[in-house]
Amino acid sequence: MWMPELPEVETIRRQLSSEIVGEKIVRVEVRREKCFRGDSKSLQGEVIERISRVGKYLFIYFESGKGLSVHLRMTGRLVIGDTWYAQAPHTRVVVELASGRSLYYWDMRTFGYMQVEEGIEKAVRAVSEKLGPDPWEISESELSGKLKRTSRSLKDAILDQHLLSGVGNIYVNDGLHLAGILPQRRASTISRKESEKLLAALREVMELGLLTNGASDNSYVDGLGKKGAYQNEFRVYGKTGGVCVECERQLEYGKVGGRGTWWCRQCQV
DNA sequence: GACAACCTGACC
DNA sequence: GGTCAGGTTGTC
Repeated sequence: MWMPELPEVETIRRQLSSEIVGEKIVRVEVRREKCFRGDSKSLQGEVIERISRVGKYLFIYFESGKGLSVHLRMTGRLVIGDTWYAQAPHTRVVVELASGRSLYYWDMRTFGYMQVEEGIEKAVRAVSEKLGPDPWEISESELSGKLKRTSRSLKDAILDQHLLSGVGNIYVNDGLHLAGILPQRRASTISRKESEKLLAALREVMELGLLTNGASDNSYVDGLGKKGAYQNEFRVYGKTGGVCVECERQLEYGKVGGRGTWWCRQCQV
């Protein structure tokens, strides 16, 4: 099953999968305690078997049945091989591999983390049960039903990872614009037809995000340390004072659910 | 359901 | 000096 997802995290997953599966961990150096949960010494000798993703979480499976879960939060990076990170000021964890390369966890704001999982399968199941389905796992009738049952704004509801996982502030802004729906609409007022449009739009903008390796207008880089290009495709996100790509009207800016929100009052209803 | 908190840096 | 930042959790 082809399943693109939260484009930045999925991009990293794919790249790291082709780089580090089969690698053996030689040593783990923790430079900032709060970014590493569990016993780093216990990882010595583990062999990486595969990498999966649920929502915005990454899971590194070891052949032993143990593993690592990773959440990048706002500014986390997971980069293989780029030795610039060995000395970089915000490198928080260095996973040294038998090939001589290292996997670096870099995180300026230190909100993200790596966590040792004694049973990786169980950890993945727990997160899967906690989070909602992602835009490729949910049907439009299921999404429609969930939106009907909440009193929050539509944007707020989509960002709720327990309702729908994987969508963040960039893709919700752009997706709502592509769908032609206002972010501040009550989720319960969204018609069946509108939720159908919305789901298609979310998938479309996130597929473009995946195709371009993610958005790097801020601190994100991919698993090889390179920038993505989705920032060149933004429809409305971050375009304060800019104009709508459809009608050229000046875009609106405000806060919805405490987050920066951009929309076109001509094209979105 | 609104809002602060977690941190560090960039920009006005 | 103040505001804002791709996320999530915990508190009123």
